Amino acid sequence: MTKGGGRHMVAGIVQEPLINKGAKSRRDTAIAEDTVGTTQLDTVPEPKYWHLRTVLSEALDSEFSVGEILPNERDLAARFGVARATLRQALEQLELEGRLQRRRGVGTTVAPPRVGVAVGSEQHTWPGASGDAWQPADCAVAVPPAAVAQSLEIDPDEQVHIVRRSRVTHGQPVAAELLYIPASSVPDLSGIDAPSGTARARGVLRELQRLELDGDDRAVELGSAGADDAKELDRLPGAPVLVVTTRFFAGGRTAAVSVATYRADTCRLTFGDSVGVEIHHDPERRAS
Amino acid sequence: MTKGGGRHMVAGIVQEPLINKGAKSRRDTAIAEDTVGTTQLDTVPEPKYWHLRTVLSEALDSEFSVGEILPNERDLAARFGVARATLRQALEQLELEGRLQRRRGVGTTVAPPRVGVAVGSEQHTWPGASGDAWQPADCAVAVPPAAVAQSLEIDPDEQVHIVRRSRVTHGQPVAAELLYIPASSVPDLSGIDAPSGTARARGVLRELQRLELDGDDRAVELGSAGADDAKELDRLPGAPVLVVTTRFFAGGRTAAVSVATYRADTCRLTFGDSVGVEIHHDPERRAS
DNA sequence: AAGTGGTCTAGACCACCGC
DNA sequence: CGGTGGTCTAGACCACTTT
Repeated sequence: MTKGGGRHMVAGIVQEPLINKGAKSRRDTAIAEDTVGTTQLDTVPEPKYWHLRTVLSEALDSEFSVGEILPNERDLAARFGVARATLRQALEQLELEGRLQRRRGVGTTVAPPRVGVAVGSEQHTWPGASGDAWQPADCAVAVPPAAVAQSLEIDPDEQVHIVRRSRVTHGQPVAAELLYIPASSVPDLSGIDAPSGTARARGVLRELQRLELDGDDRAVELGSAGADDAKELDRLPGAPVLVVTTRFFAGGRTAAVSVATYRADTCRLTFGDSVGVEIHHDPERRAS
Repeated sequence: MTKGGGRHMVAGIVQEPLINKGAKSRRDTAIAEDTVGTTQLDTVPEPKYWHLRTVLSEALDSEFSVGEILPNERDLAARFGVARATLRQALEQLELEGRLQRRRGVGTTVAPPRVGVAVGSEQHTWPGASGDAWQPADCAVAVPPAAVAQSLEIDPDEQVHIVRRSRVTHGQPVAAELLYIPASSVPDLSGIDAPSGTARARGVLRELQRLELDGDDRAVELGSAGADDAKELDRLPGAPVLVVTTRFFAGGRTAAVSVATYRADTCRLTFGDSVGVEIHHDPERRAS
């Protein structure tokens, strides 16, 4: 059981408090070999890390409260008698599910329930309209990604205005956005003197309001944060994000495209008018 | 450079075709130590796996076509001069982004672009209405998860009808759904004799249509597939899924709740009326 | 039987945080 | 400085699919 490779067939990993938060005591590495007399039917060779995930998840529900800090990974791995890599695989899952939050140099803490962030308020409005949750940060002119250019129905080499905005909820950054606006959508920028920066971003958005919005169009997909987004979202590169792509229509064409990346670990995107209470927690459920 | 732990500071991993699809040749493990004369400013200590992800991503764009099978992990790792675990970390990222598809016992293939699946057709309809994309599979009676019970505003111990449905697009399963319907929403089930199975599922849904639908409410979040969902979606447990929770309102209360899990690797959820062309590919973009 | 991706281990170094 | 999570390695066995 010491070295060797991937064996399956889990032997019930059990302990009374499941996790002894205090110092490592004598028989901490103990693993109960047989929870029942006869060895269980190994019909479902559950991977170790998956079983660990379940055990930890239950421990999280019963023995920990939000914000509490878990024992460190080396201790936890020792307690459960697995390699650190395996323990980490389980923690990774739980972080993906929004149950845990890990910060380098600090530790692993129990995450609060995901915050519901409203996306697409049903009554369609331009970005920058009064009362929207975004804060303009910057503005530049550049060639957009090919996919965006195609969506905007412009030449692949044509430059557009790119407004960068960020969204903050409860003091934490939850999303970063890039807004692509063709020059044709904001024909008169004479009133804006700032060549860049927040002031210009605001100006471009204000100019955009003058168009009559016909409607919009949204898509959500999973992505991973690039180096830039990661920094803005206070995450590491590769962190999972929900990418919301919105197309704004005016005058029979696509007048602007927004690509917003939301922290997948902390956000629950809500559509429609109602607020929506906490829903969905454990992926292990099924009707009889 | 051989053994040892996490060094950062990437030395440009380069090759002409980037990936020699054929047999491993003599100097395949070669790594160009210095792409430029002076060692690059290591301002951004990019992790190896992240750099690898980028290199592979570009190779995927330029040298591979959809459905093509990549060299196996052991070969790839050797070609790039990294441990298999590190190579796998890069592949994992690319799979998360929907660029790759890995199947045990088969190999790693280039994934087709994500399919756009319509969610919430703007004109709100009951599940099971003519023309919806779901196929009823089963029906049972059981106690729902606590979060669902709360959303339905029923007693935590109260049993509800649970209709299981699945959604198939282009011959591939893309989503699994559990529909929770309180008995009060379908008061007259006398016309349905089947105690369970597809027939009963259809009957319950038909009965649901009789209520007048006031509206609905959607939320999207990241989750991981449980063992059951994983099997239905032809994925391994823990696979990332987009969880869409929909609440259906009728008569001033929540008449039904749907929890649908979509394959996050292959799906792009679309909201609104338009179809939406391919958008968003590389997470490495930014305005100047 | 052979080959693939999936799981697991034991040990190491690194980047970051707070003291 | 010490402690934390993040990255990396080399090697092994396992489950699965195909030949």
